[in-house]
Amino acid sequence: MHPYRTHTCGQLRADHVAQTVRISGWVFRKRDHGQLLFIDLRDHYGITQVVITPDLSFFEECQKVRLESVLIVTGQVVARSEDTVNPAMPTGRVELIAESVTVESLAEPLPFQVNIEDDGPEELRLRYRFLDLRRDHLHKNIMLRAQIIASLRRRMIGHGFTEFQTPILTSSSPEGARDYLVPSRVHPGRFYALPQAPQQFKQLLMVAGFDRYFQIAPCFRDEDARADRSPGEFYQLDMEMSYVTQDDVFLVVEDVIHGVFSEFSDWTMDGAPFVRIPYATALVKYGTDKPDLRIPIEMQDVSDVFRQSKFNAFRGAVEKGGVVRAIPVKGIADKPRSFFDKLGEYAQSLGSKGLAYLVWEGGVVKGPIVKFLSEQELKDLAGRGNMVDGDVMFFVCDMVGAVNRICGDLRAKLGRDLDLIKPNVFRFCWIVDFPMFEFDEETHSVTFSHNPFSMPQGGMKALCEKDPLEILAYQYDIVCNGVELSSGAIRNHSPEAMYKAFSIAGYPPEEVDRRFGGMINAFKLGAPPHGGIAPGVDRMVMLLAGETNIREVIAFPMNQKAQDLMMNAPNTVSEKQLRELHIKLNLPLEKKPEVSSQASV
RNA sequence: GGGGGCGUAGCUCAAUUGGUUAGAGUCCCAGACUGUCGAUCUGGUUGUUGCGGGUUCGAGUCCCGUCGCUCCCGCCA
Repeated sequence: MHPYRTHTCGQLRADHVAQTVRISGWVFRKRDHGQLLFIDLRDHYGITQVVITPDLSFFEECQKVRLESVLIVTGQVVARSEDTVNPAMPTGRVELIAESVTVESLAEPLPFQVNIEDDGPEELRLRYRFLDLRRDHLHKNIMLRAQIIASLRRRMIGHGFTEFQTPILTSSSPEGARDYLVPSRVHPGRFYALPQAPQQFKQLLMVAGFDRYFQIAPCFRDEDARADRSPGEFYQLDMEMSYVTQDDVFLVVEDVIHGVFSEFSDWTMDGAPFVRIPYATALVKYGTDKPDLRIPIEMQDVSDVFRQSKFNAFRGAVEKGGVVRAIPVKGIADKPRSFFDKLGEYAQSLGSKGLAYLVWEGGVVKGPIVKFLSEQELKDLAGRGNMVDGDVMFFVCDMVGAVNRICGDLRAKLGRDLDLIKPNVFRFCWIVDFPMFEFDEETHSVTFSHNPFSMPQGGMKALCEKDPLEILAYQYDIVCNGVELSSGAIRNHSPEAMYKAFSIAGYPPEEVDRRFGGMINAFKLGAPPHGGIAPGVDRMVMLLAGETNIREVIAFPMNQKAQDLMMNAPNTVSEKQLRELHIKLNLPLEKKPEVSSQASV
């Protein structure tokens, strides 16, 4: 007999009755009746009830063993009597009558209970991550993640993609987020950078002629965390294709994403093709480039209506270049005054000067600003939002950037607070036609608004002839339920257009050569048109697992301050290690309360 | 770097307007119990109320500072 197990804890059924078997696992629960002891033994596969009777030599030892200790149990499988069957357990028709038990590993008292699925303090859960991972909920999330990744691989290979590995120790790229740096021992004063994405490598693989690349790629960015953004590292389904248009990329991604979402969820979801929303339209309608389409509110620009109106606050702002955005909401005219007041306060907390609104009720229009508006203006507004009795239209007025931010937030809040978010639905969309450049108010210069390697729509001609701020890029995002799953682009594979695009953003050719020499040289030796995208794996798993926090789908996440509390990373290193790397520390002065209290005494 | 929230037993939480010895469940420890499956019952241990200062006759509660966690903004080509 195998020293540890002949079966798993999830395996035994009525078929196994009368067999002598061996199982190993953790003590999940104990029910001690004095003259009879039940132990629920748990492993990765399930739970089996072990029965231990007092005539056995190990009975007392088993009574005392703490939860989460590891036991090896040998015994006979017996059918439970009808009245003791547990229909809630897959193994609930049988139980194992122990003949011998080995306590393989004794558990000390636990910092938190494994058999109760509450959220503990994150700090504790992260410090004892292996215990947290034993709990059913997290254990299942990590298994789901593995299955999703396997499915993604299968689907990509099915589409003719080849999986590659690209370097982890590479060079710092000057654009984008802060890099994680790794000092070189052999080259004093030089550093590797961990890749923020394998962007240049995947493009070089296209130049190398591999046609279709993919990778479940680790990406490293030294940026601060969010609920949907793990600090330090995350994974992308990175892909790139040669000789493709934007639509070709969409076709593959729609098939893979829709396929994997419908494989792992029974929620209803948009089928392919996903709706395509120009970036500029998304900002007006939803106030954001990652709209949650589950919320049935579409905003409108109504600046023109207020430009001539007697409502001076708005008219003046519009004359100074501001805009007025209308947020029409159906059927909430009966909300109490306090609802409108609170929402106004919320709008102010977002930086809005106020929150004007009109209420259509009993055949008339009411609200604090109605007296400033003519009948025709009210009619126009009603027409814009298809307002009928019971509807309300909110208005925000400011410069366009602030309006987008405030309205986007208000729309999401209205969706949440009014329970407008359709449940059990995945709504996908493409955001397309991102601007190639934007104007940086701080430096008063034109910069890349997204990816400098993207192909401008209109190519070289557009770069030469158009106002840079008018040029759109073949740059796209895929968004699901308000979560940005990924960005991608058709790349700029023409050296001339590349130099031109960089010169518009203020980079002379020498600098382009210095920074992106590897790639631009490759483009001078025969480069195929190519493009790709990189959906975030963690975020897909998060959506499919129904989690709102990305740490719930990562086995060993760092905390918000990019620390691994279990492995104690980052940590100091020895003098010897620093010497070998030619590194001298120049640390910031530490706050030392002892010193300051001494000083004050 | 900035803003919000939270911080009470190992864990989950309570504690009236600032009022007496800070409670309950769970875990843990001891005992009882032969059919439970979140076993049950009896008893017990567990506290610098994150830390420091202040106001007050009196602070878990109010104020200031600080630390930690978290959510958000900045940041994320």
